[in-house]
Amino acid sequence: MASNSNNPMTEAEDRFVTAWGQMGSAWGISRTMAEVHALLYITGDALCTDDIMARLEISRGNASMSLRALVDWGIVLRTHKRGDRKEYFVAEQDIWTMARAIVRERLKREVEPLIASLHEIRDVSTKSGADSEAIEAHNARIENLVAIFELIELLVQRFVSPSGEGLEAAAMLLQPSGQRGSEREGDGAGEDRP
Amino acid sequence: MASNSNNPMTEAEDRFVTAWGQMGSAWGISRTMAEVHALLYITGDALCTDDIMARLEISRGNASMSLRALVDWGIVLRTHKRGDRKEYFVAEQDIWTMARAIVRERLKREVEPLIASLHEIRDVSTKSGADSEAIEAHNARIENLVAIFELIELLVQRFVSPSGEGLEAAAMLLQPSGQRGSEREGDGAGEDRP
DNA sequence: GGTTGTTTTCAGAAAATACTGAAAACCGTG
DNA sequence: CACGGTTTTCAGTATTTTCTGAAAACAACC
Repeated sequence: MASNSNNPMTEAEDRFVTAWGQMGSAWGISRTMAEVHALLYITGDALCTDDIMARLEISRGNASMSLRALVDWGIVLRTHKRGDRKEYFVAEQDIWTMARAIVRERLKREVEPLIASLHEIRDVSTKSGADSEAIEAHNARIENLVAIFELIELLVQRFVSPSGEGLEAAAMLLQPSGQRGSEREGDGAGEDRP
Repeated sequence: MASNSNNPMTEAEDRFVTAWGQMGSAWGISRTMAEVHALLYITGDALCTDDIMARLEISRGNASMSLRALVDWGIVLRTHKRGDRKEYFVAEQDIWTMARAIVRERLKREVEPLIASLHEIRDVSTKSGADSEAIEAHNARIENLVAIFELIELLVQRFVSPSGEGLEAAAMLLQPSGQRGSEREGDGAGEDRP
């Protein structure tokens, strides 16, 4: 991060960028990609590649690739400003939309392939015909995994993916009593700057 | 993986080890650690360090560290065999217990620190006193994140962590109609063979 | 306390990942 | 279709992460 201005605003942003970057890398997302997202989200502005390069002190190539990935993930959008040839990028500002996109994407990229593998494995060990006690046990374990991951897939699809509502409702529903204070998460972040 | 025996059982195991290892690394867990876990889970046996080294073709140091980490995560247990000085390791076989341990641990390691950071950031930007429109918007975004992550924390704690039941029930509850075929996930993995 | 079998640690090596920068591709314009 | 501004690509390099192996620490035993 470039800025060392003692502006508390900027400091808060930098801190957030760092924290989000760390979280990202703990979950198998490249630190920089997470940082770019953090920057776009926390500023809420439409930034161009050069803005991002400057603020994060990264190369053009890196910025370009990270942005493309974020766009693929569906949590950052391309925009333009009239009379300006450059491309600008904005982060999806609604938190729930963002959460949905992330979860949906990870499901698709990592869970679904796993389920596919489990199916194949099941076939391999089932087809073998033999059935000692050990093989039975093995098959049972695979079945269990298939079951749990298919369940996860189903839940995610129902609550995160399709129509739109879902997670919020579920969350509310599952969380009966008080306990939360000041927020207003319904509409999510809002602020659609022009 | 060492074994290239054309034994279909072994092949299925190897495939599972590979698939689980990949999934692990996609989620920020070292591939080897996930593979060790996969091996212990899928065989269901109590294996000693040398077994694991041999089967996975890894060094003693690596095996030792991975095992320790798995034990820390609470998804692998140390055992002993009478008259044998070596330590043996078994994977938790109940899938729900395992899932709970994993989620609980990740919450603790990655979500809680993030929430802490968000709180600090909130303080930084709130304390600054100023309140232009931009700052308001910034604060609102941080609030939203705090809200969503605290909600996640709460849900996870309620459904995954403490007493024991929870996820299963929730899962069932949230999944009203038919649609799933052959499995029997109710009791969870079960199979405590003697 | 010495011996032996076993596990842990950790500095350095190897492998995997991410990043850079410059060249190539793109693209609207004149 | 040549030109300036802009984005993408990718070979090479740098950084980070993971792994190894041998030495040190343990621990049961005699």
